[in-house]
Amino acid sequence: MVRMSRETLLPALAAHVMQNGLGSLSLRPLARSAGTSDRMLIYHFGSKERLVEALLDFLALQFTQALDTAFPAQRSVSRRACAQTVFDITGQPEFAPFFRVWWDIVAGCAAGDRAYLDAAGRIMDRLLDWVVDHLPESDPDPVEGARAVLAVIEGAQMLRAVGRGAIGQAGLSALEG
Amino acid sequence: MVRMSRETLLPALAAHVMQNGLGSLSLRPLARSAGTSDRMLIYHFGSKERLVEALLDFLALQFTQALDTAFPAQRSVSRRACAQTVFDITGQPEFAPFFRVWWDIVAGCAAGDRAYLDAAGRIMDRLLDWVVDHLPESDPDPVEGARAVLAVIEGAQMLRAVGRGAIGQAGLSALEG
DNA sequence: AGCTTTATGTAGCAGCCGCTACAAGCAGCG
DNA sequence: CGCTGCTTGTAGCGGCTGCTACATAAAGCT
Repeated sequence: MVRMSRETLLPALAAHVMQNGLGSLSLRPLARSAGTSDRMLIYHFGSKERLVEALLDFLALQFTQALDTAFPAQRSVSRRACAQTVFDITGQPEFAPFFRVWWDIVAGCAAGDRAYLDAAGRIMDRLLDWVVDHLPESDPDPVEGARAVLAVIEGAQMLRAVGRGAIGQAGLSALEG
Repeated sequence: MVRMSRETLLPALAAHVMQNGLGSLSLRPLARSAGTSDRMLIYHFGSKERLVEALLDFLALQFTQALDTAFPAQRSVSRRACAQTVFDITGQPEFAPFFRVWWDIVAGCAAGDRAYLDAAGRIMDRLLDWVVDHLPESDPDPVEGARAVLAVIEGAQMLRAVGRGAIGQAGLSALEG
């Protein structure tokens, strides 16, 4: 039997969460899909709550890394083009697992969970930075522009999640600049 | 003992869901807060799944009614003003319970639940109609304008849910017209 | 080698879950 | 009255939940 630690476990745990969501997470199926037992998850993480905290940290990190690898490195030609690029790429099927857990995180935030709020806020801040860096250099106010772009991207993604992607697309097309 | 039916039960059930969310809904606490037993909930609704379906229907209806009572009846002076009005009003504390269940619904959509997708889509369509009716009469394209307004509103609301309302506000301010 | 610390398996606890079998009450109706 | 059908209470089933007590194996360390 291979010795395991939080670090070696986390990728497998995160993969399971991306497929099955956070909302209905339970230790035994999670452990099984990572090749361990619930007993060992509690041993390594102390409690389910702290396991989820570690998971949120890991997922936030993984997301920020995915951003820089899956997305084109160069700047967009306009705010609208930037938003459209993010929207199109995150619409591809391989991003569905991430959004599945993302909306669980948002729901956790709305329920008042502090750990979820921290993780979600960090992810949004990181995404905001990414947008700032991908706006045209000619943008008159990249910080404010990135906020506008991020808001409409997120709205479009939520609408897509509930089967109304066309509405979100219209929002993107209405972005000025 | 008062005779109860789905119809007399639903308001109490919906109230409980607005306070406690849909994600962790379980029959016994739900029944207790409605003055019944899990036994009777299953009796009236057949199964938890069908109970949730009825609940989603009821909540969607209740939401559309709340829209017309809580919001000013007259048209806004601009797209931006319309979005800002909705954002401000829905930011008041009494709307928190609705958003709590709303983000649970979105999470259910992302998980692929058909009933959640239907309910969420209906709510968004109704909200879209509402925005169309509250845009200025001078709007050159109310349908497309309403889509743009709705997308940025929803993005702003999500960002507010995760503690980044300032980003969403910037998105609203960037709305043209 | 012996001893300590770390990692793991087995078994189980108390509690909750959706749901159901059974029986009783109760209303209306002949 | 007696019968019938709708509504409700009680009790419980099997299964799942997070978590733990206990024993054991494995890996250092001296």
